[in-house]
Amino acid sequence: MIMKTETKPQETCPVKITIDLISGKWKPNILYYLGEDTQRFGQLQRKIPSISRRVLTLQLKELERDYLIQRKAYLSPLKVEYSLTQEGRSLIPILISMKQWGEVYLASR
Amino acid sequence: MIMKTETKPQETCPVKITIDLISGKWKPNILYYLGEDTQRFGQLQRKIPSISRRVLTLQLKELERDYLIQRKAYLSPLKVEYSLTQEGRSLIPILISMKQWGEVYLASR
DNA sequence: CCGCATCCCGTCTGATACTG
DNA sequence: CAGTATCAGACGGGATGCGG
Repeated sequence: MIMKTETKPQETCPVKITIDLISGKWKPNILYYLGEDTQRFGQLQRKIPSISRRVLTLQLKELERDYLIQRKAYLSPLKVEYSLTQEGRSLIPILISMKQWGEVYLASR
Repeated sequence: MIMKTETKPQETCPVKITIDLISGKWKPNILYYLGEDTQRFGQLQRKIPSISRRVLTLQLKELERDYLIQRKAYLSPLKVEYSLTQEGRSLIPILISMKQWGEVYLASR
């Protein structure tokens, strides 16, 4: 079948790795907005109103730890900006496929 | 940016929907093997040794509930077979992209 | 052969309040 | 403005045992 290349999924299944990196509750949204443009912490907060500061912080930290986004802090004016890294950007086509698949899926139910 | 079509991610973000459907701990593996061929319960168990019967059952039920796989029970011989549905099959290209992305990601660390 | 029931535990997330 | 601290609840998943 199509999916057969040669490696079997294992403890370090690449598919699982990819999923885990983006499957935080709000990570798709965050990546989406960062895909549009660099965003400040507060901007993300306003664009995703139901997320709490605490969780937004956590998700951003994880994304940063995983090299998908970059954090830049400024002192005056006091602000922090987040943007996608190369790796993060390379993920976007996959997010788009998932978005399209999800729309079809939703439409058929 | 690329990801921009017109819909914003919301409570029912299509990306999130898609991720949720496949982000069970063993779902990628299960889908992978079902992508190769129809599999019996016991076959899946042997191919994914570290999964318990309980969890395998749960994951299969969820995948079935979500229309990604089909369950067929036979009485003699006593067995149950699982296979991908149309919807499940349509997900495979995405899984492949994620697999490839994950491999590149792993290689670069 | 296949699956359900029960118990248990770690992780993730939310609410709320406090800080450089 | 952009976090941190603490507490509490929900949930996913592991271990084990019973059952059709």
